[in-house]
Amino acid sequence: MESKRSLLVTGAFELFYQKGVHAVGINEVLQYSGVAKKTLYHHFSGKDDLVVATLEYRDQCFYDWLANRLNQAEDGEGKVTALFDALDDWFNDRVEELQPFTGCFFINVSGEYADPDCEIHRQCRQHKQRIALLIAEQLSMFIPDNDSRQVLLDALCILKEGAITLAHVQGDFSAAKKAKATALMLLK
Amino acid sequence: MESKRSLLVTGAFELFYQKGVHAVGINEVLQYSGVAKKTLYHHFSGKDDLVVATLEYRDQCFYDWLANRLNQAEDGEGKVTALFDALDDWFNDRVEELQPFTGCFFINVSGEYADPDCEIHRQCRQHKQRIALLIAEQLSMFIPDNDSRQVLLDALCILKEGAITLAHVQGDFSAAKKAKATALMLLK
DNA sequence: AGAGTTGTAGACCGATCTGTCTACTTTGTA
DNA sequence: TACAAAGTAGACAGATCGGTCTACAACTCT
Repeated sequence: MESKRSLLVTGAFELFYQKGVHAVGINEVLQYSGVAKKTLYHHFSGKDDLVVATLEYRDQCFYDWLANRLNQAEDGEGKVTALFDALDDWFNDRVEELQPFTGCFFINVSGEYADPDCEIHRQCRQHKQRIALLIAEQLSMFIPDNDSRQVLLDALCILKEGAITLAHVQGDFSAAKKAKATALMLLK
Repeated sequence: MESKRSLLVTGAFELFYQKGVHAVGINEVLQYSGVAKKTLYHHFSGKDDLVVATLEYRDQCFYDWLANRLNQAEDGEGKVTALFDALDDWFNDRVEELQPFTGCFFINVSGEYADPDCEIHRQCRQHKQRIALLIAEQLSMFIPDNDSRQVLLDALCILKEGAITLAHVQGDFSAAKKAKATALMLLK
């Protein structure tokens, strides 16, 4: 069953992700989702509340997708290559469950809600933390030492974010491959 | 002499950078800059035109600042450390001529103007290209080979963008130091 | 001295924004 | 079957948006 609420969240996410939050009005979301205005304000207290819901929705989608990809990979170097291969598929629109690539939703939204203490920005930060933790868990199998694992994790996260930016802003869709090559050099 | 036009551009940039382009109205820019509305529309054809001008302004500021920092550095490894030391100063608000750090203006704006073919997004891409070229020139002194220089350049750009994202979205202001450590490992 | 440019303050326009409300319909469940 | 919850369409309100316009002042450069 597709509740009206989830219709709103998925519809709003697609529009927000593709055009930016402030560029999309409530009425456009309603028309796109085929839901009445009263229903929206029944489920959500306002636009910001809807934005929060889209962030949670995307967080879950993205996390599940990446976790699945990483779990399928072999231990060790395989985890690292799986990470950047996944990014490569994302950048080049080979992943159905993610929408057509328009950068990272959380980076984009952070740019629109710059105040680092507001709830929305905090939620973006939380997402990145969750993803970092996911990667850390995958590394723990073959790098038991905490310190050296943290150093590698930091490098992988920086490479990941950098690749996303190159792909989105620069339009360099081979950024994941370049980041992968760099990461593999680091492993030695 | 501080022309009205430059008052508008610098004022608009500060507001756009701090709050996001779509979150700031024309009237707020006027009040902040202390300039009449007629004057704005005398110098610019509309808001988008003003946005373009702020992008050009920031491009010039940022380029000049970074070029200066890199020129002062010694050849070789010194160029790489200078790059990330500069970023570290930027993230931690030790650079007056750049405004209080709120991420990269061009990444933020790209999120709001997602269409990669529109003029504004194209301008963001151009800025990143200019910065990449600047770094490439600095590397050419001690890495004459084109191919291996390109590989290092790609890695440095990815690390740079990744560090910016970690600093802004995650609030990790030591991101530049981590990126620097990673870059130095790559040099060997 | 006179003309043209650049500026000011702010009224005004139509459009669009978020959010409220009325009046009515569908639907699930006790 | 009856009632409450969840839905519909859309008018409406108040604010703000980008942008135009009038009326007038200050400035430079013939």
